Amino acid sequence: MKLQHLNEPQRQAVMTVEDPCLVLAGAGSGKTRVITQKIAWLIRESGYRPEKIRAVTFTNKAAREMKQRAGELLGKQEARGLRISTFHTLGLNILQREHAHLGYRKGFSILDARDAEDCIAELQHKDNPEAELIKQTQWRISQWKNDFITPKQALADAENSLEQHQARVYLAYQEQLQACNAVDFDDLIMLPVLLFRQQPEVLDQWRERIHYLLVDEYQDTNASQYELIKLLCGMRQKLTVVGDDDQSIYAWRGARPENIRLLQQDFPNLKVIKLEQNYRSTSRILRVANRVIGNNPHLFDKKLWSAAGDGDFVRVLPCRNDQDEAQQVVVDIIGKHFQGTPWKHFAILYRGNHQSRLYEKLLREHSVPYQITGGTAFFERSEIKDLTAYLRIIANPEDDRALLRIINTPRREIGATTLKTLGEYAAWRHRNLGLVLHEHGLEQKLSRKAWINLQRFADWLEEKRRQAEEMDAMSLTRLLIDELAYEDWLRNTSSSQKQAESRMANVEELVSWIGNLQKQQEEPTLDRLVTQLTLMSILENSDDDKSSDSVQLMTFHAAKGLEFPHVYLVGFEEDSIPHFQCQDEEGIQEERRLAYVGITRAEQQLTISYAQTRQKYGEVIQCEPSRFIAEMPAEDLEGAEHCSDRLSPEEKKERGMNHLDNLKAMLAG
DNA sequence: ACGCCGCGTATTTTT
DNA sequence: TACGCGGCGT
Repeated sequence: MKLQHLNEPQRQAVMTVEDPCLVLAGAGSGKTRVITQKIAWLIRESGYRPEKIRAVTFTNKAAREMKQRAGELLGKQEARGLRISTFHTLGLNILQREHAHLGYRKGFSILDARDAEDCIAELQHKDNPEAELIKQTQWRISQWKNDFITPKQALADAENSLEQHQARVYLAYQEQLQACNAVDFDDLIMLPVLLFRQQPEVLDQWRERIHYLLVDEYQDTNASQYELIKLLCGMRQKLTVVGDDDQSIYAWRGARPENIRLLQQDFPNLKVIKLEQNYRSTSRILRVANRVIGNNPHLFDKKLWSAAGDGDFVRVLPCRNDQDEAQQVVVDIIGKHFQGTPWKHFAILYRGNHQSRLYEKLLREHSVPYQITGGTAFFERSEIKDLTAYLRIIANPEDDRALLRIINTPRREIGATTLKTLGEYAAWRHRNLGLVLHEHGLEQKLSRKAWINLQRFADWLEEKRRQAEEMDAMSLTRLLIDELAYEDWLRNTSSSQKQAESRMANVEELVSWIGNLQKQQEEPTLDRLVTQLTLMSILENSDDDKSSDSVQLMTFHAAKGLEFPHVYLVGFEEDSIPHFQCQDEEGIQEERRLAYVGITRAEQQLTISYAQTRQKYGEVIQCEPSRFIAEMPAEDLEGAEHCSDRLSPEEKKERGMNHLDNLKAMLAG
């Protein structure tokens, strides 16, 4: 097989098959190309059957892209059976096969982060109604799960009353999940690991299924994900991981970039290959990026370089205030667009989602098409949660949380008193809510009216379960929407016509999503579709945005892995980046990596803007330019004079900084 | 059961 | 400023 279009280190990375391999892939160094070529190499040259190769990514989007590119390289025939998925989907696959070993029943549900939060809130409410604590407890439980600490251990190890309390909630939470035949996101990784540790013969079966493992964005793995990797590899050590410690920006979420170091310990034969040639950006942009990230400590020395020329200066735009900043950026984009640059070549990146507002407003006012990624996630919307809860309760009759969510949505006149009685009765019977709906003992405890309403609901639910056997998930969803008169209900509960329309559009999108999913799935049973759906965020659904020509708006985090010819990093101020709540040494380092990720998104031109004053919570505050600007090499910057001493408009003019003002005038005139 | 008011809070968020 | 939530009033 010819390894076309690969440089020497890339070639090495592809051909290193016998030993475990760590590829340190700098930004824009062609890591996806390496992974896909390596898969092709494994199949064509090393004799691996495609179904024995597993590639793992963090996002569905990355998995899709990799699948697509591997498919192009190999052709349909050769790629047949190749498995590329997210970590969580891998965990789900394992659980779906092995759930019985762990005490779960077929059709188990997955709680998303919000469900889990609600669940914890309820459990905690009993003895501690402090709202602040909920997120903290959820975070703690997640940490425990990542470190494989059982509730009992956590309780035993608790060092203070807070931890004791949290451990008690953890215990109750796990019991609740078990009882509902449900798992959370962390369980999808933790449970397979626990199972593999307890039952080596099951692990052996999985090692037989996966002969070669590739992991993308390795710097983002947490402790339990790494453990899963190690277990699956076993002695065979057929492993390639690709990552970049400089792009580790999820430590706050539990990612452990030090897993890169551990890899060297755990795999003494590890071959480390560095990809340092960047094919994305101009040399100037890379010099700026290198200088900034150079202020962080490093495990491995790595220096990105580019064969592209210097290119344009990196521009620094000081602005009087946030309005002015948005104005300058938008005007600049419009000006460039009319010189022939398509809208989609521009990206506006910021630290926090709220910073998009001004830009949205201005872009709308100027009729510039834009697309915004992020904000309230699709799957968190109430209409989506309602419908998926219906699907969940149909697929998994034990899913108490789903039942509670929809039993009176839309209104069925099943009120709080009825539910309380139902809950007490079910608890007394040690059975799930959904399984006692018809019981005679319950009838005794309810009023005639409540009982009738409840029976009507229970009968309807059973009818849907029967129908679910005979029809596909998409038709079932349509049937539900129809029978529930869900659109009417949305209309009645929405505050405005506009909101109602957008919610209905979301419902439509969900339906088409389910349609797509069942086409892709090998075994499109309802329960499999529902769990898969929970692992998706529909934000990434927008494959259609590639075709649409619009300015892209997103956070630095969301931009990881993407590239644009013209990038604007806006709000580049102290307390924004680095964020005011990340002031310790480690925090600053992660913020610096975040800045690095932002900088390295740019192909041709990078513009960094900051405001000197900004409206925050209704009041005007003073801002300082980010310390990261001062870290950049002055000779590659244009307009950086402003960092130390602020210039008056006259001085600005003197130094030829008024091109934006000219543009503005031009557009106004 | 619903709606309104006032208070408190304000990152990033792959699954 | 804005939004979401809890409490309270109808």
